[in-house]
Amino acid sequence: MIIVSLKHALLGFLSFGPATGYELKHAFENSIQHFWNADLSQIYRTLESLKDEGFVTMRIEHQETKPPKHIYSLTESGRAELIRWLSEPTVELPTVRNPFLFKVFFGALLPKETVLEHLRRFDAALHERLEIYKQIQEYLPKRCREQGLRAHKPFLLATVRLGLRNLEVQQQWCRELISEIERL
Amino acid sequence: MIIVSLKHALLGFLSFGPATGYELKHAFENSIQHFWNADLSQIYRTLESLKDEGFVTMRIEHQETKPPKHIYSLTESGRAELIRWLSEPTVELPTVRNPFLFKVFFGALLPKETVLEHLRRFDAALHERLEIYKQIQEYLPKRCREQGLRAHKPFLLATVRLGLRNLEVQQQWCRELISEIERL
DNA sequence: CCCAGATATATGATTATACATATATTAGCA
DNA sequence: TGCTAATATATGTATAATCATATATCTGGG
Repeated sequence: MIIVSLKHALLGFLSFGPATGYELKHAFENSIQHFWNADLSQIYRTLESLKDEGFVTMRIEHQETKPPKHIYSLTESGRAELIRWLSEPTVELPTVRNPFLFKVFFGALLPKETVLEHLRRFDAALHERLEIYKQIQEYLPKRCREQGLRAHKPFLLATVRLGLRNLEVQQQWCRELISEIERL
Repeated sequence: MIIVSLKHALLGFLSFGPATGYELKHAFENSIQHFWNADLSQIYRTLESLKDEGFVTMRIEHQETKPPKHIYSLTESGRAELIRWLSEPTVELPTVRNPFLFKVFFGALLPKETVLEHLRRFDAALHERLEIYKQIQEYLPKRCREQGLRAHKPFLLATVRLGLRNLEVQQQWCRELISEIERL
C-alpha cells in the first residue's frame, strides 16, 4: 500500500493559503507534530515535485536582507488531487515504530535499575511533549480565527486531543510499570 | 539521531535462541507488531549484514521438500552489542506517522458523511487490531513458558498492555468524534 | 561583543522501507 | 481438480526519510 502523505499534507496546508517551505515546516510543528513531522529538506524537495506535477505554482518574493521567499500556491488541479486523496478511504492502520519499547521488551536482559532509568527518562520526555501539545491545543482556536479557518477548528482540535490522550495513556502506563518493576 | 532498531530487534529475538528469517518474521507478528513490523525481505538483508558484522553466525539446514533453512545464532559479540544498545538511553520519542489523521485534520474540506465514513472504518480497523493484540496477550504467557523465558514475561506483557491501551484510547476518541460530527 | 537562534533555501549522501517478483513444494479446502 | 496459504529464501527497484552541510543576514540575550 503506497502512502505518499507528505505530498498531500503539503497540499492540505496550502489549501489554507500560499506559503513557503519554511512556513510549512512551522505549520507542521504548530499543529500536527503529534502524528507527522517532516524534514525541511524533504519539504523543499516535495514542493518541487508538486510543482513539476502541476499541483502547485511558485513565485519568488525577493527580500532585502533575507534569502528570497519561494511562495507556493495550490492550483485547481492540486485542490482536486487533495480532495481525491482525502476522500479515498485509508486502508490500513499506520505502522508504529517505537525503538524505545524494544528496551522494555528485552528488559529482562538488563539490570532492573537500567530499565527503571529508561522508563523515567521516557516519562520525562512524555511530560515535555505533553506541555507542547497543550500549548498547541491552547493556541489553535486563535490561529483558526486569525486565518479564517473557523470551519476547520473542530477537526484540528480533534487530532490534537488524540495526541494528548495518547501521551497521557503512555505516561500512566509508564508510571505503573515503574512501580511494578520496583516491586519485582 | 540514528536509530537502527531492526538490527537490534533481530539480535534481541536471537538472544532467545537460533532462528531463521522466516521464524523471526513470525516472532515479530506474535509479539511486537504493535510497535514494530518488518518486511521479510528487509529481515533477510539485515540478517546478512549482521553476519558480515560478526554479530550472528549462520548454518544451513537442508530439508527434503522445502527450501533449506538458514539458521542464525547470536555470537558473543552480537550479545555484547545487544546489551550495549539496550543499555543506551533512548534520546527521543518515536516519530509517529498517521496518514489517516490527515483526513480528519482536513475534514472540513470533505462532506460530513465522508469523514464519518472514514471514522467508522478506522473504528472497525481498531477493533480488528484489538482482537489480534488480545490474542497475543493471551498466548504470550504460554510462549514464555514453552521457550523458557519466564523472566521475560512481565516485560513482554507490559509492551502488549501499552499496545492495547493505545488502541482503546483511539477507539474511544474515534467514537466520541463520530458523535460530535453527527451533532454538527 | 560574541554566540545562538531565527529566517530562508538547497544539495549530496546514505539508509530505511515498501512493493513486486521469482522459485518450489506441500497441505488443506472447496 | 484447482486455488490458496504456508513454508523458505532472495533480488531488484523505487521512494521515503535522515543527516550533514552550505550560504547569508538579522535579532536578541548574556
